Amino acid sequence: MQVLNIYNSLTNKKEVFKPLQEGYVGMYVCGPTVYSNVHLGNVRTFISFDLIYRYFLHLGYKVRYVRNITDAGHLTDDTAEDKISTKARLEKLEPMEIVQKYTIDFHHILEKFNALPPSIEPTATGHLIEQIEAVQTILDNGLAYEVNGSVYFDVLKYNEKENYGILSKRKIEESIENTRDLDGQSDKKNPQDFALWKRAEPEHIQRWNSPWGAGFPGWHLECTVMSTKYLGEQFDIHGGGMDLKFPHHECEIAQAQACYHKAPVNYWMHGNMLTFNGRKMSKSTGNNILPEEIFTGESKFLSKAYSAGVVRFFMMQAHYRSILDFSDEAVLAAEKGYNRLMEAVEILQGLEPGKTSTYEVSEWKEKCYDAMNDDFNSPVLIAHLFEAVKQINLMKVGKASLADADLKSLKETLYAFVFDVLGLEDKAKSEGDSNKLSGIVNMMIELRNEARANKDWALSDKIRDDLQKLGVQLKDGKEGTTFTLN
RNA sequence: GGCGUCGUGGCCGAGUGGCUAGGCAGGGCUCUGCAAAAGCUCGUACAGCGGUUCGAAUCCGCUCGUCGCCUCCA
Repeated sequence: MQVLNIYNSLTNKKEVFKPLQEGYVGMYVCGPTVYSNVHLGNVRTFISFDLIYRYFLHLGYKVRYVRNITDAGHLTDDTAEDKISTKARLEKLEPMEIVQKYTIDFHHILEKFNALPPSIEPTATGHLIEQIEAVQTILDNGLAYEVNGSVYFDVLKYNEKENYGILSKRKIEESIENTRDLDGQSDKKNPQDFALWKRAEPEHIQRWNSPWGAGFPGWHLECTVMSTKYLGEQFDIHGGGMDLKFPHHECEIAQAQACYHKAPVNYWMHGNMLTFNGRKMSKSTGNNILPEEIFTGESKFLSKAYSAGVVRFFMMQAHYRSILDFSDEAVLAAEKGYNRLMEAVEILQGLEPGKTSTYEVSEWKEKCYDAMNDDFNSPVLIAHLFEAVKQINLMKVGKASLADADLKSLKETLYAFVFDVLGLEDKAKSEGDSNKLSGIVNMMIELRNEARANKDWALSDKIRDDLQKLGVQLKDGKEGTTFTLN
């Protein structure tokens, strides 16, 4: 078995993956704040970590995958109301109605993208007691202070003994110099301090009682508390989007160190951003697209609808640590490749073994694993899968063959990577009335063959072209005519 | 302004000190009644300028540009 290498954001290097406990992986990924529909950028991060989760499972690890739901609103600055409250006010709903609505949307969309659910999906509001305890612990350890019912983490004091900036590679002195002017109303001793607990103003709906009065938890705290609760004070992998590296993950490290006096995470992993038509996706500028709009094709940015599988494949064609740009043109190209891959998978099912093998399957298989073992390099894996596609097509036309054992190995490996690891769905499976449809199309193929036998080209071409318009493509081969659905 | 990232052929996107992925699009050929599909085949790219080296797209420096973070964000 080859060695799995993971790029660790903490060291900025690829490192051999060694789990704390042989055979087990503890992985925490920062989930969404459920205050509106998930956008495609969010989805990319979760699909990236779904690939990682799936590969661990494929390798036989027992994985505990924890991904939180942030359902407590967090302030965007010192004065404004939080996102969930804002949304609640706008939609005239209870905050928890907002939370429920968009949690359901989140699950629904991820299911469409064939992302496996995490093992545990804890919510921030479900762990208030633990968060209050953590605040108290940090206070007791002298690394936080209370002001007017709020509790702040004392970053400068923490930095005397620990390294605030260990993950983001920021120097605290520089951040002090470069801090923008705040409104002066802040209770913080220093601008880089962050809230562990915030006093709730009277109009703030989401509020809980605490030793410091009614309030709500700071944003960074929930992840520290929930990851510790379900994975322990030290665990293997913590993931999230690149934009969470600072301050969120930096603060998580500081909080965990302040509570338990040890580094919480062995491997930090950060997925890169998805841009849209060359720019950052942003709800505020309108440069964004909702998954639902992709499935229906109802968007001024798209020429047609795309299936979730195609979009997933498109994302897998880029490495998770690279910025990926989503555009109609790029996805259109991916769709064609996706179809070719899936068609080959189907063809492979009906292939018979030959006497000898003209292709080195074991070598190919090893290359596939090498790719994934190199920091989950799905684009290179896919390149190798297309090598198999080529061989499959050659076998189909009788220009290549595989002996029984090799054919079996090719099937096993290809199915494992396509379905289990990449999580691409079997198209035939998702087509509902496929039996009826194929019966009808096969009847049309017979009629066309009769017309062709009679050299009635006008009729045979009409059948072919009309079917094409309906998205049914006929393929004439040596063994007869087959069809695919576009 | 600070920190970081990246700059690859028409497009998307890997990779890496010498053997130069892959997908899409395009040209040619085979197959075909014509097509499509499939197969074969052709495009020799790594921002610019210096340097290190027998040899760099790959390492170093500078310049230009991109994007991101520095404030809620996957």
